[in-house]
Amino acid sequence: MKGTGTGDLDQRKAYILATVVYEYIATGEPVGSQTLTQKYGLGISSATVRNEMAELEAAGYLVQPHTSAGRVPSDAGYRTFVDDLMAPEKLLFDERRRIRDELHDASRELDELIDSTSRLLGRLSNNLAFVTRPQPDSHEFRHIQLIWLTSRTGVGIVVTSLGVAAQSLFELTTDVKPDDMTRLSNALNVRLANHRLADIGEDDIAAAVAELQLSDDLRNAVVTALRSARSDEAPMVAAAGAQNLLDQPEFRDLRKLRSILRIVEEQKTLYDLVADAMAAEQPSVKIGHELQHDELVDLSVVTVPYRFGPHAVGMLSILGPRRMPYARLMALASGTAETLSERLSDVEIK
Amino acid sequence: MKGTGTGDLDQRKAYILATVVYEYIATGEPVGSQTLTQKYGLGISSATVRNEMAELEAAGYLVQPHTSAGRVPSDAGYRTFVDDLMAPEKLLFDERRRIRDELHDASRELDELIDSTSRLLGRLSNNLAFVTRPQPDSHEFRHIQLIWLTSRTGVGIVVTSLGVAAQSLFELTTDVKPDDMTRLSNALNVRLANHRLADIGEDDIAAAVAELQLSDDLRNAVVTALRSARSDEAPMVAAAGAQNLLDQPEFRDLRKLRSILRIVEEQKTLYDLVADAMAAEQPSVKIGHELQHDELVDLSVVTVPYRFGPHAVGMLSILGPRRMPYARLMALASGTAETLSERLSDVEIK
DNA sequence: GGTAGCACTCCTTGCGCTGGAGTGCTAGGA
DNA sequence: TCCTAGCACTCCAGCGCAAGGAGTGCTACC
Repeated sequence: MKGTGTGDLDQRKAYILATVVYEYIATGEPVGSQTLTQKYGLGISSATVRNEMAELEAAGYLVQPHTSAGRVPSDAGYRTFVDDLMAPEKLLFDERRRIRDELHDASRELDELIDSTSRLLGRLSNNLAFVTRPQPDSHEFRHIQLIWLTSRTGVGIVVTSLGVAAQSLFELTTDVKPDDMTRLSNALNVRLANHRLADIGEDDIAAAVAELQLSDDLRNAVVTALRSARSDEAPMVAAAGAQNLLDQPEFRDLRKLRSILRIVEEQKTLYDLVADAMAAEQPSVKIGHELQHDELVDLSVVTVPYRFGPHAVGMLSILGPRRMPYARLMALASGTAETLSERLSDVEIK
Repeated sequence: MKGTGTGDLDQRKAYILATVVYEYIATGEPVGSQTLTQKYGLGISSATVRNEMAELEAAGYLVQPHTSAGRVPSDAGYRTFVDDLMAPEKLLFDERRRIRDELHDASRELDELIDSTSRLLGRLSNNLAFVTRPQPDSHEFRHIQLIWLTSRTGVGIVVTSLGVAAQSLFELTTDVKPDDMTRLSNALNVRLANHRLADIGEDDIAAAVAELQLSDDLRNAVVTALRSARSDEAPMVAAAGAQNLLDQPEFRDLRKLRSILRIVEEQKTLYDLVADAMAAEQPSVKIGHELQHDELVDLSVVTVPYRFGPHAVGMLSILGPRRMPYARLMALASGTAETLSERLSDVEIK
């Protein structure tokens, strides 16, 4: 995409488009030719601007809500603005430090840390922020422990590189001694050391169980524990700041808000919005229709990956009105993602 | 409270009040004297009803939005209605079965089960539902396991009567052998068996550590594990269905909605709304000002406890417009609470 | 004590008007 | 050829006003 947008725009048109988007983002009012010449020193008359704007509209970058109104950017207009026209922003030193401080005060427990991050970003961005949780699939195996409760029940605990991923209660049909569980746990710990969770096969487990001559029951317990560690049932996404959206004029229509609240509760849809950015491990901006969701046509999402070691393990996103300060929000998301990534190293179990 | 409300109301006034509340809940429009005589066979003229309504207003049960409008119940009117006038409802057999089915399909893991319950109740009630999580303080100790990761790090797992309450990573300043952790775990398991978490003192732990001649480091690890088990950092409340509130005409004013969304995100405030009902272990209805929250004056909350064994361990609540179908929502909440209580026995670790 | 009748109040809705912001077009100038 | 000044036109937002209607309180009567 990058760079393709301005091909058919001369410098003046590009500047006018950028100014219209900028002004519209700032005020929320359709931008007229006079505003443009008066507020920004263009050195040309409003009539000229009008001609240019008419052409920009014909080319699909601007839209007129009604005949006697100013112009408003179209999806394409925003897209060009984001890709080619806007100046990237940087966070102030103070802001950067505040993010750092807040996240360093947050819990070292992964889930809590993600929750805090989403709340922080919601507050800073004044929009709806959401953060996908690292999928345990990509974590490394560290330790498994079968805990004996009674001769026929126990709990399986799996510790991964990012903390305790799951616990699962199991019931057996034959009696088992505490020692059996310990021996099996030890054997598995050796055998599975440093595997990625996704790479652990059932045959690894079966082999360990067979070697120690233990029951299939126990094997199933281990398989279940590992499976539940991989497909953690916890919500996939932490979201915060929905109430910020209420300030935006685009929500005078309550139905829009309703669908958004529903989407936030239905974690899946929220996750899907950023799934491809996640796959690409790249920052991404999606504007209006690009979200492929009828209910979200006048919203946009800014997404930035955060890393654990060399890999992107999750995304940090801001959902807000299409008329959002893109550069600012990208800076915020990036800064927060960076700090979160650092923090994850602290969380890591080595 | 019960029974005090109708002292100063003769039967006819009581019936008129009940009808006004009923009709207002159904339609959302202020109720006039004609509506009352026409829709409900009162056997008296509208003029008489007007006189009665004027007296009910003077007595504080009704309110007139403006001179030429019908009447609307005041907080006191709703209170009397709820305490003395309304007919309790029961769930249909089918509804009861549906609740049972849905909760039986839900996860056996405590947090998940509470989440599912709040979503179910939100959906059924068409309002905002929230469910407080059992506070681990009241759970019984079942098992502790210190898991050796390296000679100076480990994870402490505490299993309680309602599942795995917490895990906490610890770091030691002196080297420890896996066997030390096992021996300490075993000693603690014997010593703490069946204690309530709240009853476990640091001296119990110190004694076990001393007996085995282990380091203070390890003692601290255990203390931390138990403390984090008790004050679980997980959100206190699961909430669902906020979007349902948007349908209510009382939310044409967006500021109200804003504060509610904020309150839902700030779990604490939500919890405080039902804290006293929780302490009393009794169902409760709070109407308007009774919520002691300026932003919630035209809302009400219906709350019902759910049990684990003999004790109420949490509350199941519905937050909606003051103009809510109280009897219906109480029936829904009670039915759901009952089923949830049953399910908790399944979750229990014996 | 209950009721019919009536004047009165006040909200809601719809309508037309006006002011203003912004446009597109045309004609003239650099 | 490109830019600009001028102008007629469009359309929305806001306002005031009138009509309609629901509901009341009061009075007089049964």
